[in-house]
Formats: sequence, structure tokens, C-alpha cells
Amino acid sequence: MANLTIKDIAKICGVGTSTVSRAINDDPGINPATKERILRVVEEFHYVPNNAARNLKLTENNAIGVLVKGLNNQFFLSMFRIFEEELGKQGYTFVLKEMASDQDEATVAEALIKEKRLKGIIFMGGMIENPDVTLKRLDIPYVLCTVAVNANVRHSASVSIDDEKESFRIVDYLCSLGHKRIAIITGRKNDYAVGGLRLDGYKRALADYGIPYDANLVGYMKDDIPDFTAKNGYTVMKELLESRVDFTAVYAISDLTAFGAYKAISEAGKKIPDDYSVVGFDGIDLTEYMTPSLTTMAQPKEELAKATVKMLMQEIDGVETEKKVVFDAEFIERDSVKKI
Amino acid sequence: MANLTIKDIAKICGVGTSTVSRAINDDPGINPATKERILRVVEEFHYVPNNAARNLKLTENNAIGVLVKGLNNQFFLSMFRIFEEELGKQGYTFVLKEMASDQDEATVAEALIKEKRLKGIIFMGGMIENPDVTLKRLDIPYVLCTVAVNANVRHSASVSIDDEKESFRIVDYLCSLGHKRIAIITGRKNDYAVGGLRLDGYKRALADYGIPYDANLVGYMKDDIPDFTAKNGYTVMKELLESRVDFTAVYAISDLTAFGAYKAISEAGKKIPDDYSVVGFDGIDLTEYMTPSLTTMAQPKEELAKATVKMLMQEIDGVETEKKVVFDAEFIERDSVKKI
DNA sequence: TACTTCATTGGTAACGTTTCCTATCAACTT
DNA sequence: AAGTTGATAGGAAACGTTACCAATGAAGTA
Repeated sequence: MANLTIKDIAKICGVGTSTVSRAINDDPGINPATKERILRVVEEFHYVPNNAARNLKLTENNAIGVLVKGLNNQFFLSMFRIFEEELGKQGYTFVLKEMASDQDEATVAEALIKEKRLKGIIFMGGMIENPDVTLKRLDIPYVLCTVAVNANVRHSASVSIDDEKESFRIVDYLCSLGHKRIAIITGRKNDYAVGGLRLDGYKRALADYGIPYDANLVGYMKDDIPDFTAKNGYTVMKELLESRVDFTAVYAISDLTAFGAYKAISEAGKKIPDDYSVVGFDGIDLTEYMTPSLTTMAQPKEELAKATVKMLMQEIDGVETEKKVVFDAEFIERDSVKKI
Repeated sequence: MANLTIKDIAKICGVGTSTVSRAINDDPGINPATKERILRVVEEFHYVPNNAARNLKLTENNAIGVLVKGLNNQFFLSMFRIFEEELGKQGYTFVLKEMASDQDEATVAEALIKEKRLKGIIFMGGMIENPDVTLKRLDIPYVLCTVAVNANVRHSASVSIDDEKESFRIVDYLCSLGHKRIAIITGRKNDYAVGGLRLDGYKRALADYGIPYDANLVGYMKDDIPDFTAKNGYTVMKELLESRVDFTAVYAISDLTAFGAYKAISEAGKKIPDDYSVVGFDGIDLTEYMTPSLTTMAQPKEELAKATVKMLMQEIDGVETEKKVVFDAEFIERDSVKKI
């Protein structure tokens, strides 16, 4: 039961350790017959190379980190499986790390990189002011997956949707249906990120329709409740409802938030979509089974995740590549919105 | 930027490598003053020990594995953060691995243990027939967290709730309210696990009230849809509704399943709880914001998770300990059930 | 035949730690 | 003063790999 080493295998096969090493690593310069013989022994004795030793020797670890801001966001969770699967195919392992929203990504990343000897890193969620400069000191490849950035990013690889644009589409759709008073539940007030981007799209669509922007119609998520949760959506929606401002539609910046809004609306004795139309964002599985089913802007999770690891692999391999990949989101019309 | 080694630090401080090692590991036999001095240099130069080298030397890795069957279950997800946090405190890292429901836990575990040089392992979900014998060949400590087992487990550490008992409580409650025709949406037909346990409790409560068991009232989750999901609940509920068997209450074995059931009921033009009472199981956050809010049996996630790592730590340290910890679930009465 | 080439192979020095063992030296003991 | 203790320190071997280099021998060439 004691763990075998490469030396044991070498002895059993009557060859040198380097030969065994060559066999198990698919290295060239070995007689196919010998290789075959060694591999059989390896199989038979259940030999597994010691990763620590390998990493030590190679001075690298086949691990990539996933740094997430806002792990509670449903939407991210569904992407991890894809990350694990895709990275696994390439022989990588993945280390998940959550960071608080007030932590600095570069600092956390740097610590994690050293500690886990990461080969690459994926950032998810939140906002990184100016990744080109902030992340410059990281000495490994990274890619930003659905993180908000300021414009003019040139050197940082990123994959995401165009939050402002897709947000515009939603509000544009609402307007086209005749809605003029549209409330929005957006992110925390002092936390730009996707909340800010989506709010921008909202404003632009309104302007496009010549509808004046009314600050009373925007509800910011509460700082003291985890953001992007049903609870936060519920709380903000309730306030909106009680504030007695007039509106016919609510655009919740995430599906879970919309879910909470449903509750508040129902408690107020109002009906969706008759009294209020509501639309969400992200496209999590749940939305299909809400009553009424939620109209939402679905992010292409799988494409996003796959593109992210592909991009990271290319960065690691030093392949010159497109730095910014933007996918289209898919607008799913369901039963939570009505024409006015 | 190149990574420093212990030798560099030693040179800078003008001491030997062993002294540095002693300093950073809080080992005894070092002059506090020297230690202080070394630690300051370590800090200043951002030295981080190479884990690979450390693991190689120690022939062990401070990693523990979490093997999950049914990662899609909402409920598990909320426990990972606690695992990460608690394990982190003890200086452990955690490796998450999902396994398909038809994979053998012992085999998967064994491979993972060798590959990642795990020091301990946590199993979550699914069913392990007879862990005492099946898992005997694992040569590291493990604990079963919310996995269904056959009775008579003596040597395997486990923490969970008593699924049969809590399930009994639910149905007992329903009966006490006058319900006599109670449908249940349980796990897959050929997959015992918690589904079986909870079904057992259902049967016992019925018997207790002298209500005959009616196979027409039990809906099994579909094999071709991920289990414990809203979609599966929706599908099964719809069938139940269309089968025209008569019932006044539905007990869904998981909250997400209940969520799907809500949809099917609403589509059939029926009302909760007026036409059908429904109750869920697990107590995920969402339930509070469903309309009507869902009566459910909440598992004490935090206690479960904390007890699991505590137990594992004790097993690793060779502390003689209670082998089986069972927590009570908390029944949360909300608005989805009415008296008949 | 003697020389070169080529495909295989084994030996061994790293990789960066930890830990055992030995060395130093000051402070006590007698 | 000589011997003993105890605290602190450094040297070096080991952990299991990989990769460089040299060695072997068969086959091909002149």
C-alpha cells in the first residue's frame, strides 16, 4: 500500500529512472516496446507520479486560479463546472477563491499566485478599474471573464458580453411596448461593476426614446445584504413600491433580484405582468419556472466559459490572440412583460 | 521578481537555511530575536515558501478533497463556502470533484487521493451502500456528509440529519392538518440515496395515521433530467396532475423540486395552498421568496458543514471521537400549506 | 575494416524544503 | 578551574521527479 516511486518501477522493470520518466510522460527517445512494458507495470502496480516532486522539479504547477467577486451570484456557479471540465481536458487543475467586494484584485491575485504557484488566473465578476495598469505586476497570464472594466483596455484579455448594449436592448424593448415609467433595480450605489454598465444602458435607451431620467425610479441594492440576491431584490422592490412613485415596469439587473421583486409585488397585492412588467438579466435556469416565467437576457454561459479557458490557454502558450471577445446575449421573451 | 528561496533569505539574514525554516514554521529552538529578524526580512521581500518542495519533503499535502454526487443541488453549493473557510483556518486547501451518479465512490476517491495526495476526504450526497467495507481500502480519514448509508455503520464517520425522521415529521404535520391524500415527488426510482430515506419516512407517517400507501401518489424524478432540479419537479408534478389521481398535498423532496411543482400547479390553473398544499425540503434561501413562501424542512447547513470539517480534523489527528453526528432539521412553517 | 551515425539507455545533478545530527558558546555547577 | 548543561545555530541528507550528458551498441558508410 505504501506509495511506489519511480525508482521502484525502474527496479521492477530493470531499467533506469529516466526511462520510466520518459515512458510516463510520453517523451520521445524511447523504444516503443520498452515504453509499452513499463506502462504495463505502471498500470499493474497503480503507480501514480508524485505531483509535489514533479512540480518542484518543473518549478511550476499545472493549476489555474479562479478569483470570484460575488460567489453568491447563481450565474457564476453554473460556469465552474465548465471551467473544471475544460481545464481538466488540458491537464489543469483549478483553484477557486472568493474575494470580498472591497478587496483589491491585484493583491489577492498576487498572494494566490505565489501560494499555489498558479500558471494562469481567471477573474470573474466585480470591476477592475484599469486592468492594463493594475494587473501589470502579475507575472502570469490572466483573463477577465464578465468583469466590468473602464474603456480603453488594450493589453488585458477579456471575455464578456456587452453589458451596456444588452441592457439597452432590454429597456428599448420595454419602451417599444409602450412603457414610459421604468424602474430599475441596480447594483450597490458605490460599486460600479456590471451594475453601472447596465444602468448606463438603461439611461441611454430612455434617452433614445426621449424619456427623462428620473432618479426616483432607480433602486440601488443595499450594502448590508448580499448583493444580487433575492433578498436584496425584495427589499429594494418593496421600497420602490412604498415610495409611491409611478411606474409600469421594473428591470432587475439579475434574475435572482427579479425573483425577490416578484415577491414584493405579490405582497403589495399587485399582479405581474398586469400591474407591473418585470424583466431580469443573466438567464439562470430558474427563470423558466417562475410564475409567470421571467423575461430575461440570457448570458451564453457555456460559450463564455469555454472562450475564457481557450483564451487563457493561448495566453499561456504565448499565442498571439484577440484580446477582447464579446458575445451576444440572448433575449428570452416570456410571460412577465405586457404591452401597454 | 524571480521567486526567492529559503536560501536567499538565509543569505540575506546571514543565517543557515535551517534557522529560516525554524522561523517560518514556528518551530522551537530558535532565539526569539533571530526569529523576529528573519520574519521581518521574509515580510519585506515577500518570500512565500514553495509548497511543492514542502509537500515533497513532508510527503503529504495539506489538501482535503470534497467528492460530490449531484453538484447541481443548490443545497450543497451553500456549504462549500463554509468548507473553504473552515478548512482554510486549519491551513488546508480543498479540492472539489464532482462525480456522476453511476460512478463508484471508492474508485473515484482512490484515484483522487493519489493524484492530489489528499490528507482527508469528504463525501457529499448520493448513497454509499456499506461504507465500512466499501471505503475500507481508502487509507486516509474520510467523513460522510449528508450521504445516505445502510444501517449498521460503525467505523465510518458521518454527519447528517435523520432524513427518515425529518421526512416523517413533514408528512406527520400534513396529516395532522387533515390531509389524507398526499403525493410525494421523490428521487429517481433506481437510485436509493436520500430519496429512499425520505420516502421511507413518508410511508411510516402514513402508516402511523392509518392511511394506506398508494403507489399512484408517488412520482419519481426522471432519469433523463438532472435530478433535484426545478425542471424535474415540474415534469413530475405535471404528470401527477394529469394522472387525475386525487390528492390535496404534495411533498417535494427538495426545494428546487417544489419550485418546479409550483409552476405545474399554476399552469393547471390551481392555487397553492387552496387547491394543493406543498412542502419542500432542504431550506434553501430562495424558499422564503417564493409565492406563496414555501413551508420546508431546513437543514442546518452551517452546523453540518462545520461539524464535518471538525470531525475530519479529529480523524486526521487520530483523536478518538463520536463516529456519527446527527443534527435536527428545522421545520419552517410558511404559507404553502393549509389546514383541511 | 574502421569510422560515423543514430536510436536507446542509465547516471546524476538539480528543484526548495525539513530534519537529524553535530558544533558552538555562554552560563552554571562542583 | 574544570566539567556539565542548555540554548541556539549550521551542515547536509533526503523527499521523488526531470533533464542534461555521456555511454552503449547496432547499423550504415567509406
